[in-house]
Amino acid sequence: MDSRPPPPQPDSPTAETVAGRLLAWYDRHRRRLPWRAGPGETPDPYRVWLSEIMLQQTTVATVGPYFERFTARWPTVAALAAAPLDAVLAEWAGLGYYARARNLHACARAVVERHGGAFPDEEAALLALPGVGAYTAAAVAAIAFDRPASPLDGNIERVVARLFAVAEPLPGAKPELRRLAATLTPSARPGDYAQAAMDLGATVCLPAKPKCLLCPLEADCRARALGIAERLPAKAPKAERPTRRGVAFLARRADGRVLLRRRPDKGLLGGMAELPSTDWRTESWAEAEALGSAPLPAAWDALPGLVRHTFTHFHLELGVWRAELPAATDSPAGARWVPIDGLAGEALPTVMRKLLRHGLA
DNA sequence: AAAGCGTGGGC
DNA sequence: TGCCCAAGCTT
Repeated sequence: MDSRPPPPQPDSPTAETVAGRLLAWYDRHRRRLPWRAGPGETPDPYRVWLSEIMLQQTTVATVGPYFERFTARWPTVAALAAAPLDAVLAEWAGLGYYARARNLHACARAVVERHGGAFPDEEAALLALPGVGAYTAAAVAAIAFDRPASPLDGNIERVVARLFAVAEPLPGAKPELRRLAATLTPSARPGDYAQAAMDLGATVCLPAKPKCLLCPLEADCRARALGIAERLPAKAPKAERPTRRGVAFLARRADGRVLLRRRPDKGLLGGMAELPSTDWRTESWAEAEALGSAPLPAAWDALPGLVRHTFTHFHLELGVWRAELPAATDSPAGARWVPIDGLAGEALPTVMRKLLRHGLA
């Protein structure tokens, strides 16, 4: 038993001190982001919601151009609701997690149908919308409507875990972090407070190398006092990623078109365009076996090299087989011939663009 | 309730 | 290079 007195530690942070320091910091360091209202401006709930959906598991830098294109093309939720789903998917292509785009479209239509085109200002009503979970409902309520909601995203999880030195690993610690985060949320300026907490996590309370010397909460932070800030929050170990393999078929017609299909609406890359391919499985494919998955009979030519791509839960290695077909070739059921110079406007996810680049080079 | 679901950048 | 990470949601 160690009888030495424990090192000095800050008292448990209080809502008043933390919120006050964070808001004062935010007033000096507020970032100008395309979806963020300036000081004194009224936020547009549509833009707040759109940005929050895009920012799910996605960096600010990646979202920027997508947000600009979406709001230029669809300036209001009613405009987005009136768009065909495939146009939304094509505009979303490359951003990933495509269920977000399908839910985005469904949500826009729900806001028009259930709420007359105006986003609800209550967390519970927001939570009932497609693609809106606990985080997004709280974030929109706070940021768009200045309601005293307490969003908990990865940034705030990290800030709170360090502030209170919560050692339990995620995701198990989440209920406790949510409880602690709620105790900090002020009744004054809750929207600015939420953005301040997220900005702090994004720019100061960084995962690997927190800039504690720049942090307005350094004096309140128990993990800092204990010298363990860099190691919090703890996380459960991740499952390993298996490798799956397949063969993709690039059918090129003499009139400069290639054959694309639409993927099923649910599951991986749901609703997006694809090159026809074999299944993606652990075992590699013998040539004769892969040929059975070709979309049409042709003189298929195996191109050198492989296209590699990594998804959230598996690595993928695809061979590319190419065939040249006469301009009069009909498209097989469920597929269509798309002009090569029109591919930019298609709902092609990144892995499919890699295949096309490989096969058309 | 654990697993499925994308992508690009940083180290 | 391989792993980690990013303003999570759905089933």
